Amino acid sequence: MILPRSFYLDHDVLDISKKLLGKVLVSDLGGQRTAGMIVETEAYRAPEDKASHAYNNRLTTRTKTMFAMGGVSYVYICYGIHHLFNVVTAEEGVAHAVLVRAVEPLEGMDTMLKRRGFDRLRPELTNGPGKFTVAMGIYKDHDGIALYEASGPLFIEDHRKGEDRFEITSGPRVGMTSAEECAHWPWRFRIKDNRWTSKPNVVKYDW
DNA sequence: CGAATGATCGGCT
DNA sequence: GCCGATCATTCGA
Repeated sequence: MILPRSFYLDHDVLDISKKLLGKVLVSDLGGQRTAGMIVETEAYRAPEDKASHAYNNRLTTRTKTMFAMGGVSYVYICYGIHHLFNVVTAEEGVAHAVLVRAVEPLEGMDTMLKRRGFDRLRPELTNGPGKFTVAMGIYKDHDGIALYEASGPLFIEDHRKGEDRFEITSGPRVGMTSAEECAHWPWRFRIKDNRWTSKPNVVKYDW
């Protein structure tokens, strides 16, 4: 079943980041349907989170979708090349978001392989935020998509039956040199022992 | 294996 | 002009 909009409106973005693990992201573009289970996420909580684009409620053409009511996508370009997919949460005006960092392919593997130029399934197909978006055909035009509408090109489903559980591990977020202490907050979550998550980054300290 | 590098967009100073 | 919520490739041990 598709996740209702109410799922995204909670104010606790850390809790939503954990609850999104195990959910299924579906893209249906030009008759090509692909789906993947979310296995790794990161929470971004403006205004106090320096690592967020919306730190201090910074409002630009890029960040404005993060201020929308929860349940829509926030897709932006990173390093000029990569299109990263986020889920906007909380009520309108609160710029919380969850970055999806890796998915486990479930459906449309042939399409994913073709889009990535791979000849067979292996974790590198989808184990990074800029990798699975290519595999699933997601790019910056998919900013602001309603993820609770099955008629759209992008939506999120819950395939779980309730009692099938998994363990969640948490660690520091990565790739942010200017975010200071915020970068060390354990706001990165993954399904324990899942082979489709990205490699744990080594955090270097200067002293 | 690890380190270095280029790709090149949006937003800041 | 500089830098980043990254990745693929190259080069060297």
